[in-house]
Amino acid sequence: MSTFSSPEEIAASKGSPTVPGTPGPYRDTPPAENLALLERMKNGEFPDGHCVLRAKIDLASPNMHLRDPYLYRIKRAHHHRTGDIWCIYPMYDWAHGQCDSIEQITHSICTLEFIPHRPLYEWFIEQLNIFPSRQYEFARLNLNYTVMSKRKLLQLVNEGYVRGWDDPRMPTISALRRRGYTPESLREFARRVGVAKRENIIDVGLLEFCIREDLNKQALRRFAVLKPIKVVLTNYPEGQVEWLETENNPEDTDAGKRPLAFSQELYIEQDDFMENPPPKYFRLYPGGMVRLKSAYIIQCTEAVKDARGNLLELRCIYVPESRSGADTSGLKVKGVIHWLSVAHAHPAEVRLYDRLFQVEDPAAEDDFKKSIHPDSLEVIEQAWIEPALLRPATGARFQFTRLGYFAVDPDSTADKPVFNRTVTLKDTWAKETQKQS
RNA sequence: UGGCCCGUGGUGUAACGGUAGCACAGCAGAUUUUGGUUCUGUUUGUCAGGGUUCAAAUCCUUGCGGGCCAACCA
Repeated sequence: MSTFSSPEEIAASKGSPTVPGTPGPYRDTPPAENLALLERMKNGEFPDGHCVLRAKIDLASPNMHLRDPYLYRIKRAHHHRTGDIWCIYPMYDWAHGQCDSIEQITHSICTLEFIPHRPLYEWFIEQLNIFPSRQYEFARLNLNYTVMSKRKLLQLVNEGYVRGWDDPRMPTISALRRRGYTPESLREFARRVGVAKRENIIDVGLLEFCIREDLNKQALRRFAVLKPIKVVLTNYPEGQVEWLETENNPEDTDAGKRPLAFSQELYIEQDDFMENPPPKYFRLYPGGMVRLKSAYIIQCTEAVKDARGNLLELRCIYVPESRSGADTSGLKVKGVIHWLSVAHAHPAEVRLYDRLFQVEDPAAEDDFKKSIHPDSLEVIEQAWIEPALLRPATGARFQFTRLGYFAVDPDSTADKPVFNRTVTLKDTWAKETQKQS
């Protein structure tokens, strides 16, 4: 068995972009002899990598892809149709144009890095005299704070940085769906982004805008408290339960209303109370008043703490004549917060996602994995939800009032639903506090 | 220092050679029982020089900047 040129020898004989290549010892092997060799390659008479078939084009071309490119190498890869009978495997450039041509593709669209491949794509089609498919190149859609390369995403999956291809932090379609993105929002996003030949990095803010725009119109509002503080209404009758009403979606009156249980003990969000509030904070603080949405106005009378100073619960009084829809109190409060009756709240798991990378363009880093965001996932094992959120359909999407949009994860069980946060609501207060600090 | 592709506000994308527009973001205000939504106003741009033309983001040219190309990868 003769020994052919090694990969290193072939690479060296191709020259460099500024230096023309030089012919190797087998360049002028007669076609009949090559055909016979190819047949033996195909039949498995040689070990993998023993030799290759190359096209004889132009070793001096300024386009490296035209310097006698490989057509077939020996590679015993299993094929889903033909199984193991062919021991050769075509190169992308050789197969690409023929696949397109067989399918009568007129416009074969790909990304910018294939521009220098186009002359080769066309050369093969001309030589073969087959249906003239044409290749057109456009810039890929890059998003900031993530990577789009399939090879890099594969590493994230294989090396366990994410749970899988549909981990809601991934920029894949399956992940975006699991996260709660609607098909319509993705199409709208693509429409707004447009297509051009210019390298780009699109702000994820645009993607988030598109899903908020869509879900704002559709998603039913529900109350959920992610990180609770207990509120005790000292002047509310112990054991009493009142059924109040709240709208399912203020953007859609057809969505109707639902009942909400109100009682002496409530949960509110930790973020909605501050002992020493900054200027312009209009949620709850000692002595301060807020409206419990669709319920009563309350005033904080005491923050109860343990011996070490940890906040245990809040004592508040409610204003009986301030009930929503029947408010005769004359009070004007700026803050409106969501709440849940402790006795009527159910537990749920909530998964909060942040960007997967800490830099805008991780692919530009020496090692993109070094810029992975360590806290891109926060799991709240016990959040509280209202009864209307029990046993939701997988994939169902809701707005948790004042918190954001959430989608039901397939990990949900009958006992405990699991929600993925798709995106937060726009939060101008968070922006304000950032500016203040 | 060979060849190819691309340069329009912060981002993305428009403009037969004829008023540089749209969206997101930002900023300011109004409304609001979600600091959401909605509404109003507003800041910011043709990479630079030369040429052609009555007229250049657009055509030519030089420079500058960015990207791609030398895998038995796709």
